[in-house]
Amino acid sequence: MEVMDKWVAEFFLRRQQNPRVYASPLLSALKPVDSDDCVKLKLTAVLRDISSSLIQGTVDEGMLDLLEILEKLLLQEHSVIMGSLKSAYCWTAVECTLRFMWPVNASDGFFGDALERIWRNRIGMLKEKESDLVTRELLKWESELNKAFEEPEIYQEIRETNIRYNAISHLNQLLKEQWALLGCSSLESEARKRFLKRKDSPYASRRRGNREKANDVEEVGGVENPDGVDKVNEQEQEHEPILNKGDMLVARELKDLLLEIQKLIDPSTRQDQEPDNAMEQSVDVTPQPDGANRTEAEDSEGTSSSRRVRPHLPTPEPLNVSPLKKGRLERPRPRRPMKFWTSEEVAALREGVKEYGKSWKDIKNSYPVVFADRSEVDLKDKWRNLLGRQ
DNA sequence: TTAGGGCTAGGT
DNA sequence: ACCTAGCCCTAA
Repeated sequence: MEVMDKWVAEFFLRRQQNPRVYASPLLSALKPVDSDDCVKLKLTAVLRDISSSLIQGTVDEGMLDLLEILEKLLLQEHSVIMGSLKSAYCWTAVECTLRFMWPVNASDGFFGDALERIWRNRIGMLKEKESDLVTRELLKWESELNKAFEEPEIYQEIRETNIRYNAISHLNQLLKEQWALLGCSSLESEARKRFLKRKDSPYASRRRGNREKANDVEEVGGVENPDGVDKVNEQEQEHEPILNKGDMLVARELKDLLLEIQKLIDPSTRQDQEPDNAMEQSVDVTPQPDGANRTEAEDSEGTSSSRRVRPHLPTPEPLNVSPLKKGRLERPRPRRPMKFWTSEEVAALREGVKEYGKSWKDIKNSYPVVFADRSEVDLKDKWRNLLGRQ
């Protein structure tokens, strides 16, 4: 396959405008993918298919296939198999079984067949391979489901559990993490490299008004900052304002171009919506924490109760009785000056997460120079930002 | 040591 | 007014 074909395919697969686009037909339209060097493209394809199925609301055995392929690809990359993949696999497997639990009695339908096919054959194979997907959680479900076949009470109980919700939540989480790990597409990183070479290009001064939503982190990749960080950068280190602007610009222009192409291919495509958001909303069933409202409510409650008339006593002077409490009485530490993340740091973080998962300490230790002035907590916070805050 | 809520500066 | 990235605090 031509390098450009590969890049364009990869780039296209990241567009979420049309949920009905699946990776396999697109890839088969191109020449067969040569085995090496294509892991990133393959990963993109698998993630895209998982994402598409999820948008369609399909959580079936095809999804299990995809998750198994994903595991294989990650192993090829020597990446850690993260908890999100294990959980997603487990809950998807349970959900697939649950689909055959619609009759009131276990023996009436195809529950037995499903147990055989999914748990004894498919997961049996995983066990033989000693796959990481076989977790304690999965084994627990296996024994529960086997019991359910014999005992009607357990069968009923499982039937009434909202498995699907869990499956979808974990699959969403998995997608977020994997897209964040992939970073920007080859086409975009190449574009960025070239853009850097001609820093003085007139493009660098062009700006756009629209902001991309958080989800675009996965698509535009290395764009960690909104444009307009010039002030910081004048004084600060190599935060590459031009790189980011250029990156976004190139990505946006490509996006526009692809929209044009897509309109030609599929006239039904609605252009005026924010497709990325639409997709997130339609699929993401994760409950929103709603933190702001809650604290506000608490606050107002607090103030209203504190407005009650009560005897007013002067605030007592703090007594330095316990050395343990000393810390609290001291002036709060001044905030560290804000320092934006460089693309080098982000790249190191991605590599680190691939290798160690969420062991921030290990990641920091394995890139002592890059992360010299970042704490483990900083790494954790940055990763959370890359995922797009929950 | 990590996860997660909350805060703040700086930007739109 | 609202959003985001980065930083802080605290519980487990």
